[in-house]
Amino acid sequence: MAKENLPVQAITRLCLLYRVLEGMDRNEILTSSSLEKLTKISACTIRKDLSLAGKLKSSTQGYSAGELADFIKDLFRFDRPVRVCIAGIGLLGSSFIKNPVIENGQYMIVAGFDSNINRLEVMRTSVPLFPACEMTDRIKEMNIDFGIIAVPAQAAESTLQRMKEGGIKGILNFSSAILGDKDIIVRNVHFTEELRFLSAMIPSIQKE
Amino acid sequence: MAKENLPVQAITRLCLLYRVLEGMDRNEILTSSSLEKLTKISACTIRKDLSLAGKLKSSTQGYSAGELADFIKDLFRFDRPVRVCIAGIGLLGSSFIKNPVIENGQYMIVAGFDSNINRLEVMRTSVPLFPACEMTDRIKEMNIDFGIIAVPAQAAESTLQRMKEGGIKGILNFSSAILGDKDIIVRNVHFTEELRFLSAMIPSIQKE
DNA sequence: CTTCCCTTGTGAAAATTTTCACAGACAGTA
DNA sequence: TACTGTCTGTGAAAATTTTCACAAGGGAAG
Repeated sequence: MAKENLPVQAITRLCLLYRVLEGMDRNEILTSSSLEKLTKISACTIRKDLSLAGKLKSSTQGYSAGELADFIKDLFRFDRPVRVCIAGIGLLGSSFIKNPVIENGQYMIVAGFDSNINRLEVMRTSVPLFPACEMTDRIKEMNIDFGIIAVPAQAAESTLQRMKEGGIKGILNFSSAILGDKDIIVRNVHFTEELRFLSAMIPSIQKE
Repeated sequence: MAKENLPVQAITRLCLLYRVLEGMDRNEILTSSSLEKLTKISACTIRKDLSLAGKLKSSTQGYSAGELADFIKDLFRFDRPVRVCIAGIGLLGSSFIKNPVIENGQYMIVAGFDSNINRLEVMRTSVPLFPACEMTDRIKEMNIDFGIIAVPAQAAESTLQRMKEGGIKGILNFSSAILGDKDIIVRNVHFTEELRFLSAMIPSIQKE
């Protein structure tokens, strides 16, 4: 009935649902079945997830897009602005820096770090850049919440440690290292692994 | 015992495991517990996944990195070269085009598509580019296996249809649309949703 | 050869997650 | 008012996935 019982998969699904709802007219009325078509999540699972998340009795005539979006927004505190930093100003890192305002401003990229001092000097950006050795201090001083790791694999673990010491709460890791930590939420994202996954799935559908 | 019984989560884990193994000396000997440290997957689950995947009796003294990698490679046919195309040559699309050889050549980007003809003419690239309307024919003619969708959300569904008609087997969708299809494996990947997921997880760890 | 130690592979148990199925509620109609 | 359609919220059942726990195997040492 409360959020602490929500399985991780349910959280993921609710985030997906929120994305769909955001893109709609707030007044639109949606049933769990129409949401199934939009999200590819079964109507049943949608209702159960909302129930587990503590959704209160609402109309018996479907959900209002706006109300449902607000429910999820409150549940996960999506209204709270989040300050994000990037470690590693390479190809990927700089593509983030070029668009520092994400999701209508909920997420703001407020700092970039790189161990290559030359690179910091050359780049022209609205986001302040610092050498990697200052990471822990700057994170504390600027009150940064999340970190994005876009450094080479061998530097990933030490970057995580620096971020952790600075008090970061969540990390998105795009390096090919596999990171994890008991105190911090870490999400590993790896492009080419998704291609591998597709390859791996192909033979199995031929059977089913 | 055979691959067709492998749950999707097991497939995902084996892909992850493969990535770790690839980065190691082939002669290194690994126990399921040492793999747990590297992958953050429990030793038990690793052994079970391998068992479900049909791993034959091996040494009782751990796994050889090389042999295990070969086992997964054979299982999922990771040796087969895969031809990939990109739809949408924007910021993201062109970053793929710039590095057309992925994973030592297993995946090769062999074509790009965009509906903006000007953009096609301006770009200087080693990968041939075509207008989006030719997509279905070119995919057939060039025998392309996978597609990457990097077009705006409103064009995503029609891009999927064109790819499907061309005979594409797997799609990686980076647009913010949520795609799915009963005949094709589709993987939806969305950066900012990962940030949302981190936000959503933060309050829940405070409880557990 | 025997003993010890460590590791895998796997049935069975436990835990988790999804689906089923229906009571209860409300809008619409007459 | 009463009747009908539809849709939610949720216990209970079903299905799936993970963990447990141990037999079996093999290397090392004496």
